[in-house]
Amino acid sequence: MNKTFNTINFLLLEIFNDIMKIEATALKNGSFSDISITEMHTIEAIGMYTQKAMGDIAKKLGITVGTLTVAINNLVKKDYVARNRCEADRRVVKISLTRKGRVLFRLHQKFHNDMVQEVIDGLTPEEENILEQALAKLNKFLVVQYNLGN
Amino acid sequence: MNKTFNTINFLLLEIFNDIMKIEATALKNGSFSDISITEMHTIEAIGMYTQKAMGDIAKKLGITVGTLTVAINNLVKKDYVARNRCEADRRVVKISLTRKGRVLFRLHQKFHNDMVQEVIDGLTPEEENILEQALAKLNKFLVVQYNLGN
DNA sequence: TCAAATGTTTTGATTATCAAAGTTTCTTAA
DNA sequence: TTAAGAAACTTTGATAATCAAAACATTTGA
Repeated sequence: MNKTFNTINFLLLEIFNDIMKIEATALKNGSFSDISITEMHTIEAIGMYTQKAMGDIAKKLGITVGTLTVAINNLVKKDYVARNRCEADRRVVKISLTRKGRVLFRLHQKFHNDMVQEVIDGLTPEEENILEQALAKLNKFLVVQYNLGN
Repeated sequence: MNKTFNTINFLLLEIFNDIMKIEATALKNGSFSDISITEMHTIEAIGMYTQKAMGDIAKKLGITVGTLTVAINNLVKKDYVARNRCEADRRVVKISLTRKGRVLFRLHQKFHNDMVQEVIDGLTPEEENILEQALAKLNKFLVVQYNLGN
């Protein structure tokens, strides 16, 4: 149980809590104050360019389709998201972002980008690479160990 | 906007979501299935050894004291947490973990430790160091940028 | 002593969530 | 070709987490 171990453990926890708080306040005080952090995650899962089926989004978010239906109802009402029946298979509902939804998506993406940029600034390209490798390993481990695949 | 940048951005997000899911399932399937992830965070904020005032815990968690009161009511009912009036200042309520609460606290701590240990095991000492540096930087950035100090 | 400040609880409303039941559409097997 | 079952989604009813505002209890300071 060495020092690095404890530090990494501690940092992960701190960062976790930080980001949660920041995202929540950023949204509450910004120009999109009608959007909760959960709704932001839904918008993130829908993505900019593709139309996605309800089931796919729910799986990605790790919630039931029923829960998602309610969430999408509200996002449609607030004009962030559009619902369209799929013509090829009419059971399927295709979800996409509206213009307003895409504006919000980009804004939130910028928040993420600024954060990452700040981390990377000051790393040498080599270190940058190593960080990427380390994170990839961490992610892979989590996915394999805990069956999170797709 | 280079490739490494995007990958790191993506990985951070994935890891974030992974850990959320893992914690939720770990609790649901473990021997403490009457505890939600939110309740676990509350127990974490109370901590093993000290008695804490409601206001302090609420601040640490970033929720209102009213919300916390409700949460503590339930945790007391389930015998994870004890409430005690402070004798020195009788407005203050001192919160602490019960024996059962401390068992859960340690169990959850072990879960965290195991996770981090697994991750570190797969890294070279060099990678380990870089990861630590990067996380420290990220944490510092968040705290400074968003006034999260205590 | 009493008004303001502090710490907490209560209340009423909203949002996120699930499980289970229901609807519509597609697929398959007799 | 059609009836049964499967798949994709929505609706419903229940519970948990949250907030803001009001209420309550205690302490502090003028």
